[in-house]
Amino acid sequence: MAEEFVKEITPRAEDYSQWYVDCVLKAELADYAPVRGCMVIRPYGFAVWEKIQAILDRRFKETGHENAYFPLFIPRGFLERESEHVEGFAPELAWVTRGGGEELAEPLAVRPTSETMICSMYAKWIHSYRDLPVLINQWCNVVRWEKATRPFLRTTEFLWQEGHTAHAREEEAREEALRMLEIYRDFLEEDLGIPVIAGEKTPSEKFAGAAHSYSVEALMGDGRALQAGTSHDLGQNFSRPFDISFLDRDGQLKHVWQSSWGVSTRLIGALIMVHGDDRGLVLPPRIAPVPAVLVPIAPERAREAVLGRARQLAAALEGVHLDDRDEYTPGWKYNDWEMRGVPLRIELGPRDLEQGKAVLVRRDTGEKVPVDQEALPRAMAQMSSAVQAGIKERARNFLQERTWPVDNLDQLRFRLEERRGMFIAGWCGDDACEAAVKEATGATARNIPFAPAARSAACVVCGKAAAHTVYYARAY
RNA sequence: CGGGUGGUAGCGCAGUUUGGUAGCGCACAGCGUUCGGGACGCUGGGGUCGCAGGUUCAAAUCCUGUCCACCCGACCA
Repeated sequence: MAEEFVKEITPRAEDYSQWYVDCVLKAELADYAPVRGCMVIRPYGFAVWEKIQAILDRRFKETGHENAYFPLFIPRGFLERESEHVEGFAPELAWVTRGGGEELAEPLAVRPTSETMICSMYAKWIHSYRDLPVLINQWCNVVRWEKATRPFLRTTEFLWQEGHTAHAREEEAREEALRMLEIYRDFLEEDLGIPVIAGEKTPSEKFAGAAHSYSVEALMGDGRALQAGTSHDLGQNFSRPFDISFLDRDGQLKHVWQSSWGVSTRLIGALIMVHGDDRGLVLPPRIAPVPAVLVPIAPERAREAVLGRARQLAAALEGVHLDDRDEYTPGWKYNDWEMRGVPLRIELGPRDLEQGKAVLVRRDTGEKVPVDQEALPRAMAQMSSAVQAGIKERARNFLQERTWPVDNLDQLRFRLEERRGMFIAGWCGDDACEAAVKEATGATARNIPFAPAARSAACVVCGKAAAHTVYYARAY
């Protein structure tokens, strides 16, 4: 795929950010809205989100969760109850102060996340250990008044899911947080083909109000890290101020233990940056809204024969979109669908017709294979699996190639100046050393991996014995 | 939120220095020829020059303000 066919998209090497924006706009995933920092998710982009939703929603339900919906507006008082939470979110809240033409007695925040609203309801609903656990998920939009926005990666309003659970025991909440992180990890790797590093956030990077935060971190094509999903063990940090208590078996009144976890439309940004190439998107077959496109090559002499057979095939084959637009040439269509990341393409022309064949083409490698028309279902299934596995493998290799252990700050700095990527380093556990890395290199602690690829003996900053191994990276 | 760049037709741009009836390529529409990696010809439609003020006989062009986007930094899914 070295040749340059698409002129619509800026090559990655020339300007990675522009390439990303070109992909978003030209593939018609999203467009800028007339409101600062907001985007419109267009049908093709929303179809990707619906695929993501469908898979995750099923997995949430398989693990006992139910969907519900809570209000968009959050009374000011709610947010103020958990001091760390309000401090963390205060700078990015949008407030409603008027309604129905009158000043509101109490301003309402547009939810940046729903912990407080949901907790207020849990306090009403939970009375006994028999009411537990409560396992609820919500698909919704949230608003955070971000200073710098980019389509999908960081927008003022975005779509996500937020799971909120309440448990009788501390370990249960912790286990839940880890269980859901594992679902995210598996989903990212197997369905999106995005390898991630699962681990725990450092205290300074954890969610405002959490006892422990966990994350899955992915590496984008430009070597910058992206937090792809988070899961929090909230401890009793919310159940105490919101007084969510239950009478336990032993007759004692206790506060529940909670978790919350979420992924957002940011995942679409990750898909673009992990798999995309200079021709545009490369979508994993499992979430591609259009799994395959059939492009007929229909010169005048064979027009009806080709189109007729193309219609038959498209109708018989599952997930095949027939592009029989008369106004575009086959070459134009190839480029168009490649830009949109469609995993497989079937070309059908007069020559194929004579031989009872079709040409099957892979989006990720460009490989073209002539296939007997009768054998298409099997060949497509095979090639589809090959694409799914191929892009995952490629992404995994990229992550490995771009991960380096470092022993000291200078090494980290020099390496990072050369090339962006993930850096494995020791950490003594002191906030000051973590801050020093950021100060000196711009890289932040992504997480403390559950399964580090390498171990470090000494803190990368102070040289004292390392209590943890940390992944550092410049992040989105 | 700081520093930088930019906003002229759907997209990409020229025109702004030196004020004087808004242009090019692609896209779009009609007709014809075409179809194995972004086809071609002819004809045609489309712009209150981001927005609001100001200067001037006259503003895309000069002045002030403002909005938006992009890039680089500080904060976040």
